[in-house]
Amino acid sequence: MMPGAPIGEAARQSGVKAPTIRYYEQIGLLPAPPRSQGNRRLYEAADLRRLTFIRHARELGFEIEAIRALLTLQDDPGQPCARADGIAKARLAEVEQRIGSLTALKTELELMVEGCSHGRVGECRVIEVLSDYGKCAHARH
Amino acid sequence: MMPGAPIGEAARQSGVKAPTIRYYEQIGLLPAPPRSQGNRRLYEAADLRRLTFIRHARELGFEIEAIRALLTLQDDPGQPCARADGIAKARLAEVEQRIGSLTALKTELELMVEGCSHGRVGECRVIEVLSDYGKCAHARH
DNA sequence: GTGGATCCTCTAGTGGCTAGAGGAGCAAGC
DNA sequence: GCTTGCTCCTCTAGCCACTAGAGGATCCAC
Repeated sequence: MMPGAPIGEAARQSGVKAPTIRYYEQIGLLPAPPRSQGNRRLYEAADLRRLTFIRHARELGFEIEAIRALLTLQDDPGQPCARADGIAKARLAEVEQRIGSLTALKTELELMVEGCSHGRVGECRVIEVLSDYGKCAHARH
Repeated sequence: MMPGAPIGEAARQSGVKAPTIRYYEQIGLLPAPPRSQGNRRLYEAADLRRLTFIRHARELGFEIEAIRALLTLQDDPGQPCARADGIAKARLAEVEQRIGSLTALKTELELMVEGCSHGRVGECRVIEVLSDYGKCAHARH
C-alpha cells in the first residue's frame, strides 16, 4: 500500500509551500487529509492534483474565491461549463484592463526617466512630474 | 489670514481620502499639521502639494517606501537626482516585467476561453487546462 | 540513543489601506 | 438657546493571501 505523502513531499510535487498547503486546508480550499499515527498529514494523488490545480489557477491570477468556485465545478463534471467559462472570461477582462493601464503607466515612466537631465533634484523631471500633475502625459488618473 | 483647510477639504483637493491622509500621517509620510482649537487638523498649501505628489506616485505604482525616499529627495533640491532617476527606472523595469507576464497570461486565458466548447464541465477546456499542467500554452511558470 | 530533518500548532506580521464604533465639535435654522 | 445634521476625532479590527517565528513533537539514519 502507498501510505500517502507527507506535507514536504506534497509541497515538492505540487510546487505549493507547506505552510501555504496548511493555510489552504484551514480556509477549506483543500480537504483535511488523514493523519499518520504521529499526527502528520498524508496526501494522496488526488490531493496533489487539486493542489496543482490551485497553484496553476493562482499563477493565472485567479482569486481564492474564484478557485473555490472552479474546484466545486470540477468536482461535478456533469454541470454545464458556462460558469467556469464566465469566471475565466472575467479574469481575462481584468488582465486586459490591467495591461492597458500598465502600458499607459509605462509610457509615463519612460517620459519621466528620459526627461531626467541627471543634474540636481531641483530640476529633475522625475520629481517635477510627480509634483505637478499637469505635466503628466496621461491626465486621466 | 487663511486658517488652513480641514481634512475633508484636503481630501477633496488632493484626491486622497481622509482616512488615508490620517494613515499617511501615522506612518510619517505626511507631517502632522497644526490643529484648530477644536482639535481638527488644518492643512496648508504645502501639505496639499505633498499629498498630490503622494497620490500621483501611488497611481504610478510606487511603494510607500519609494515615495518616502522621493519625498526626502524633493525636500532637498540641491541633491543629485540620480537616486530619483534610479527609483523611477526600477519601477519602470517592474512595470515592463509585469506587462510581459500579464501578456503571456492573457494568451493562456484566451486559449482557455476559446477552447471552451460550452458543454459540460467534464470536457471543459478551462477546467482541463487548470488541472493538467502540460496542456498549458506557456509551461514556464 | 542521538542528531538533524521534518513535522505539528499557534500567534503575529506584511502592505496599504478600509470600515466601524463611539463620541466631540461646528454651522445654520428656528 | 436648542436642535439637526454634517464633519471631525481616536481607536480597534478587518481585508487578502500568505509568511515568519516560537516552541515543541516525531521520524529516520547512523
